[in-house]
Amino acid sequence: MAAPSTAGRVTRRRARTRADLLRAAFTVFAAKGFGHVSIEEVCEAAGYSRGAFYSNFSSLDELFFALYRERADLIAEQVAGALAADGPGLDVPAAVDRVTEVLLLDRDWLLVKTDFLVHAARDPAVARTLLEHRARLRAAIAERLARARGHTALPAVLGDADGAAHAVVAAYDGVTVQLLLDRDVDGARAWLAHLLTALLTDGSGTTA
Amino acid sequence: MAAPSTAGRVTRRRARTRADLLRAAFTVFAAKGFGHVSIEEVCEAAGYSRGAFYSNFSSLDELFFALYRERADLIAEQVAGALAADGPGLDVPAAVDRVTEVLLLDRDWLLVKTDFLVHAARDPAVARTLLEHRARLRAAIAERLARARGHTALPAVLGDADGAAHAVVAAYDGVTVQLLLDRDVDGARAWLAHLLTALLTDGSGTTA
DNA sequence: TGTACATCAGTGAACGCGCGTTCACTGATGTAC
DNA sequence: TGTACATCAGTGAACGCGCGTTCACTGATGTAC
Repeated sequence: MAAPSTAGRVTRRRARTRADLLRAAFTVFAAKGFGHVSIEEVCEAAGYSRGAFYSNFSSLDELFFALYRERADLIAEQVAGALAADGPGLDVPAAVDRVTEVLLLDRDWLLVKTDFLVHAARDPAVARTLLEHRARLRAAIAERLARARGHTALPAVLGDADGAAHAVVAAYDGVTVQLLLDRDVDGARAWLAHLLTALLTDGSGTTA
Repeated sequence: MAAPSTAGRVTRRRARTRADLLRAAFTVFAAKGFGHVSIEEVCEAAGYSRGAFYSNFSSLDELFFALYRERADLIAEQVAGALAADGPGLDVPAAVDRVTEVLLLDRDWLLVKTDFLVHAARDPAVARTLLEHRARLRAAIAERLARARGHTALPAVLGDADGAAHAVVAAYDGVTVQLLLDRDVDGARAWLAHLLTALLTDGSGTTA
């Protein structure tokens, strides 16, 4: 399908090295924070020389970006899966539990994600891609909520399904902060589930 | 009141230098992020030599901590002021507007605060002081809500005033993340005010 | 399937810079009289 | 209030290290026959 000789020349060894570096970088970033990690540390953790790093990435920033993208895509898929599990009618508590499970699974990921937020907050171009990720996530949630309309009532205060999706993401971010500080994963999960359920199933009963 | 000769020897020039360094550090941290700032940069921004830095702080971490503490106390006071402004009965929308105003006043502060969060997330001792700050803030909110009980109804889903205070802080943190990315201060304020009002004035009308 | 060859991927030594840290010195500040 | 003195606060040069970055080299990988 692709050009035979010079084009797809890369592969195998290279792909493996790249994956090794990304994996090691994730661990190191989670442990020390992006700002306090040197290229040398990542290489050492991955078991490669610094030359290998430069052969695969042009800067720590680039690696960090690639790392974030990879993991964020993974999470997005898992969330989509958790949302899709029900039939047409949305079982809010069950869906909330499943989503909560995925979102607060791995504290290391929250650490790296927050590092990335801090990074994006100072670089509009990076912020844009992060905002797009979030928009996709919100869209998936809003779409799911809209599909369940008629079966389940949304509280009027949040406006439409899109407003509700916004609120869900805000709740997630808020609980993330608390979890990063108190390290109480179970508490955070319970609290997030409670918040989300409250946001999405409130008693006042207006539909949209 | 204090020991006359050797004890309070410091003062004047020293206090001024320290304040200058803290002020300059705030600007530099906000602009580049804690992880990407050198002692030298802070000194240059403040107009001092590096020796002056070491005369006042033993590390960048220490300065960062002092800086955070100072500003966080300031904000806490302002929030307390915004909460105290009403009479005994709480005018929720008005109080929400005032608090929102204070909390989302300064994007630079949000940047530094988030840097500090990332820092605290990896150091339990730092996390503890940040958690205490948050607990004080929540306590002030909860106390205010409790005081207004009977005048204003809280939605039952959040539990007691303490639960409501938790939710308020989570909403704040969530909106902060969005603001850091999209830089839409007015939008963030409106959205936070909306969320808080929704959280605190919901129609179901149970008292606690 | 095996062999020769070309290119690629990673090595590791070398270079140099930025910056953390120290320290002898000097001008500033406060105190005693 | 002025002067002498002691101590303190900040200076800036010097040192050295960690690490980013480069590059000539070598072993690995894939291709052609």
